[in-house]
Amino acid sequence: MTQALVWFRQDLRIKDNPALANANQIGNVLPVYIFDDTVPEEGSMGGASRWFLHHALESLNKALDNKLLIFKGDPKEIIPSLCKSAQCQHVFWNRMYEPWAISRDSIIKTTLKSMDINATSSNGSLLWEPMSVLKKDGTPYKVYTPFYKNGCLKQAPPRYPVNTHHTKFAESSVEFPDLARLTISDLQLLPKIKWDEKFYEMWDVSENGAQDKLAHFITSSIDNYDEQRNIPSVEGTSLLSPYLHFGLISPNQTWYAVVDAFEGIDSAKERKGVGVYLSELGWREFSYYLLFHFNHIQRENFNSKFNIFPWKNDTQSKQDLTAWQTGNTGIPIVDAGMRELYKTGYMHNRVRMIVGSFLVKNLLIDWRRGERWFWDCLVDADTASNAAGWQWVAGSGADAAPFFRIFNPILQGEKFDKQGEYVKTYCPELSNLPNKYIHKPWDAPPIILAEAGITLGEDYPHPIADLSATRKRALDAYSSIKKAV
DNA sequence: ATATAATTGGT
DNA sequence: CCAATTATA
Repeated sequence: MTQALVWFRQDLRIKDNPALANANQIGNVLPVYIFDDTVPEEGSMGGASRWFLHHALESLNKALDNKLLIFKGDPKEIIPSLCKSAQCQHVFWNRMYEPWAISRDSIIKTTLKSMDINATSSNGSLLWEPMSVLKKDGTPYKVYTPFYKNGCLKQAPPRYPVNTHHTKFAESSVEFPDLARLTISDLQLLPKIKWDEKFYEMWDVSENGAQDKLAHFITSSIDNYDEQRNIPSVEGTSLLSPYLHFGLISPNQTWYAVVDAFEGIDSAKERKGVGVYLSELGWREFSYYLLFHFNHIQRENFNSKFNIFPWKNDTQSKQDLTAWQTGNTGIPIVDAGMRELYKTGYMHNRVRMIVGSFLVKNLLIDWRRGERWFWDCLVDADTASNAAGWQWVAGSGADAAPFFRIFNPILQGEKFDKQGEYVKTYCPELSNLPNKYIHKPWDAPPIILAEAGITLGEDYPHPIADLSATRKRALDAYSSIKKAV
């Protein structure tokens, strides 16, 4: 019987896995995961991602009847070596779109071809292939709305999820003389310091866990998604991002679960929620699209005018960065967000924009500092979404928020966390402060602070930035690069 | 060519 | 009102 190697990467699922489905049709499947220790620094997984990956692999291995083969090293060597040892004539994988992954995979494809082995890659993680969405003049879109509405929605609908039952596994007696077969624990993905306790409450890292999140979202949140998704104290978003990143669920499963559930529903309200959610999946597509067509956006400004932007990098701003990272800026909504991130490996989307704007605009710290911190702390850390998101906030990106649009964290807090519930969850020392001051404790009269049991500078920090002064400073910095070529 | 819509905002 | 850029009519 023919042996087919399935190389799992960011598609850690059984259902709707095109590579696995293809392999099933060919013969016996040899499922493989390789922890690639040759990825460049910018793609090397951060702590939270590694935590998620550990559990995702455990779940996948279980679903594969404990047949998953684990290795660590250079896939460019391991994949061909595996094919030799196991006499595989076919290799299947689902495509990744990180630039380093694209070049790695094309090298592997060439090697395999030279060995007379069939290598087949499929699209398992995007609704529309980036190369097939272009403007009429043949160049890529740089603005989201026309990209999504004209580029994506007007072409063929996304692939419908495929069935992948009946996997037959290759002989387990195959030996790999040249390779060390590892266990998942051998990869040492779990943190040495116990900062991940809260992660377990929040994330059921399994394919079923992803399906549960999706089902729960469809029954309880999507009809009010339009408004509720902006309220961080409410579970109004899908919470699917880490599952989508590691491929425990595909965007196709998500897209059609949502579309099918609301087929025939007339309620304009619910239909709106669905439309807005689908367009958020569109934003994910747009991020991958930009990374695919403009590889440099991961490390460099999409808009090169920002290359001379006067980011601050002095002693003060190093302290500011630490205060931001640890949630001690003295701006409640910012601190709540940063503490949520560190505790749970996640941060609400609305709050990501607020903390991002504060770092980049009020503190004038290079967006890449924020990008790196998010990369290390987020369980859903994703090269495309992270880079596109930060550049959007910084104003340096495609279809970015213009730099002069500077979020005011007090107003954002008062608008989206009216009762201060979110702030109080992550900054409990502010729990007894009246709503009126919950987003600006420094404005509270001394008596109110005393009654709330807060001494600023002791129980909770003084704000590290004057919002209106730093706003002006940001506008000046921006106009300094505006004139530049 | 030139106008207009669109882009998770603040004063 | 402020203001930058892109896509398309």
